[in-house]
Amino acid sequence: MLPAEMKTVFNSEPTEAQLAEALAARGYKLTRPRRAVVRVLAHAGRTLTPAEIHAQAQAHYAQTGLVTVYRTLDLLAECGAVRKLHQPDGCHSFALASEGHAHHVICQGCHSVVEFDNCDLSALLAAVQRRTGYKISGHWLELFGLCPACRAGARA
Amino acid sequence: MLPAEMKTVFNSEPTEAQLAEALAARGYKLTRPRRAVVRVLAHAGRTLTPAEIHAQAQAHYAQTGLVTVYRTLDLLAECGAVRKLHQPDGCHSFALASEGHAHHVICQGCHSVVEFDNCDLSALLAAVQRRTGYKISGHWLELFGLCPACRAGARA
DNA sequence: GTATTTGCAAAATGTTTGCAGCTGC
DNA sequence: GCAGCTGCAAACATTTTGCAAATAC
Repeated sequence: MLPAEMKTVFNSEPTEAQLAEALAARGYKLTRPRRAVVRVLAHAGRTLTPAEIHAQAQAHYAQTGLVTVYRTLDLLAECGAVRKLHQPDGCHSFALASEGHAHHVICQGCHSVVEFDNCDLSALLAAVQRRTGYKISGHWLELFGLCPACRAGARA
Repeated sequence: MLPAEMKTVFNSEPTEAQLAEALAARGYKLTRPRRAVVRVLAHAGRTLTPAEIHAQAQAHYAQTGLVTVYRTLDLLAECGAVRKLHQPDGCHSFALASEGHAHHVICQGCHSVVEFDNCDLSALLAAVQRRTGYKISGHWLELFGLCPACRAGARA
């Protein structure tokens, strides 16, 4: 296996120029509410629900509406800047995602997220493909556990 | 890697005695609507939403209510007889599950499901654990693709 | 300047709860 | 017989839509 390459999910906003560019490439504009949503996710470093994002986004841009948060999340997901995560206790939360294919480890205690991108599943996929006859074209992998802080807390 | 062991999701209902036993072990009864839900999932061989299950369950037991379907799915999931699956196009469908830890491959064309249980992720998990400091306690893996029938159809 | 985006109110959707009567064991 | 289960109606939560005003570029 290749050495794991881990990336902490952004905890300072991704360059705004970069974001603007990604949006512009698809004909979208970088507006105040969109900036607010990205900033919230960037600072959070953990998964957030649309409602949580909405509440926090108002600190950045007071009149952000919940509807816009929903629309923005769809849009950012389409651009790959954000990813929807499915947790045992609810499948409607989001986290910032870096470019390219990657997965998340989510802390069950505080919902903090860390990305990892070395999902070497090729052997597994090949085996499943051979045995089932299905042509596998995608996969979803999420890991759950406890982050270092929560482990320490649990021990205390 | 161990040889892959594949199991087609039941397409005849699991022994009813077996089901009754699993329920009784937790103080639950095997009722008509519960039987209906399990039969529907067994015959479907594919993922179904609560609404779909409800509609089809009425063929087995006419007065099955949607509310009961929801309650039954929760209960069966708790017993491990059923698993909730999260697909790109909606995260609220269910499929029958055999005993023990297993994952599903889902066809994007017809939503048919096949289980597989040889998810050898130990190396991956160890690497992620080492690099992130997270204590990994669980994972979710789902594969997406096209089943043999849909591949043939797509080619036609 | 113009097409896109926004917030609001309202509608649609999906899920849960309260409760009196029914049913499995 | 009695606990557990059911269906219904109604409550609830969440997400989507329609539209006139506001905004980014």
